[in-house]
Amino acid sequence: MKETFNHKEKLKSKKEIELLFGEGKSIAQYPIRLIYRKSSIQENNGPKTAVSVSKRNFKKAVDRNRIKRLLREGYRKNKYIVHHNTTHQFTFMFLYTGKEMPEYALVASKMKKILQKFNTQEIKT
RNA sequence: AAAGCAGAUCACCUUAUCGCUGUUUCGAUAUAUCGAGAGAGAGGAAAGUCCGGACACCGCAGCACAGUAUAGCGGGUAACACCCGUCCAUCGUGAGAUGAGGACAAGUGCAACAGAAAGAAUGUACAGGUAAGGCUGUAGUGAAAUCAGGUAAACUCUAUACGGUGCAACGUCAUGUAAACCAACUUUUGAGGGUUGUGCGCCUAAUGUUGGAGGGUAGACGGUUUGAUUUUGAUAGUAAUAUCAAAACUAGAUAAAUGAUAAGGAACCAUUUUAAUGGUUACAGAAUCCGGCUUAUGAUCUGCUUUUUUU
Repeated sequence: MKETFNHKEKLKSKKEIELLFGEGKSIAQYPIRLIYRKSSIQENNGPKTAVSVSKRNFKKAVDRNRIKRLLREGYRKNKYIVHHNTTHQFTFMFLYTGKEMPEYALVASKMKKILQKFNTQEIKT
């Protein structure tokens, strides 16, 4: 499959995000935390995804931008792990909970682990 | 060579692979998407939000007061607290830097130490003088002792400018209906209510009927990037800048694009075997748009000053 990450796969609706924070489940794999939820909307486009970095841990906009880009890149490269699961529409939110500027290699490996963890949990239930 | 002063320029580069956001061309179709190609995609400060505008809406912003800001002189500008020129003052050996540079001949306030006395009155020594007396001169204290004294980062006065709120402004469309909103008519009252800091002034309310259409859902689109624009040249001017001509189109996101990986090169630093190895490549990320200011920050270049050495 293609390693794209265009606007269809991005989570943009404010309503959906509020629901996600309200009733979503979470998987932690320091320094990344995934919050996910079964969406009410059915589009068959794979999970809708957003990323976020706390302003408290990173004051500079440059740093936050960089981490968000790394998270997006990590997801883009590894999304094949979860993308085949089309029985439900999911919404994802990746949070960066660390306090240090990460390397891409670390983000990529943790992203892989977290997605595999998600797979095993959701396939069981 | 060292130390310093002023100004200008750049903001690591190239290639490949995989991606992101607009634009545009072609082809498909379910008319909104998909596929392919082309081309574009952060800054000098995008930052702080401190000034000044454009633009939009509001009770059409009128007058008075209050309030705020500015302050040699002349010029520039859409405008400014900005910029240019110039005088003066202060600092520096100097290149230069700084400006809290309007008025104390309107009024009020304030003035350490010293001094009899600091704006209110008088007093010591010596000399002169008178009917008498600090009446006059000198000495003495101090930056200043009656001199149109000093002080306005003291009130104040003078001149000039300023209505308020900010693109989450505001407009259109879709969905859709309860109070509230708008228009017309009706009845009652001239009190009450509303109004940007205050007053004058200005606006009008309540009931019922009919018609229109709001709020909310941060829905979609517009506003939104062609502009006090950029580059080059000419002319005017000491300069800031202005005028004219030619060419160019140069980000437009919205939980927010501008990225990741690899290879090679460049600069700097450290180590040492002088050729490699390792590390580093600042400050920092557009959000309606411009002109400034302030702050953060890596280099490179140019001109100038002082000192020392050599000739």
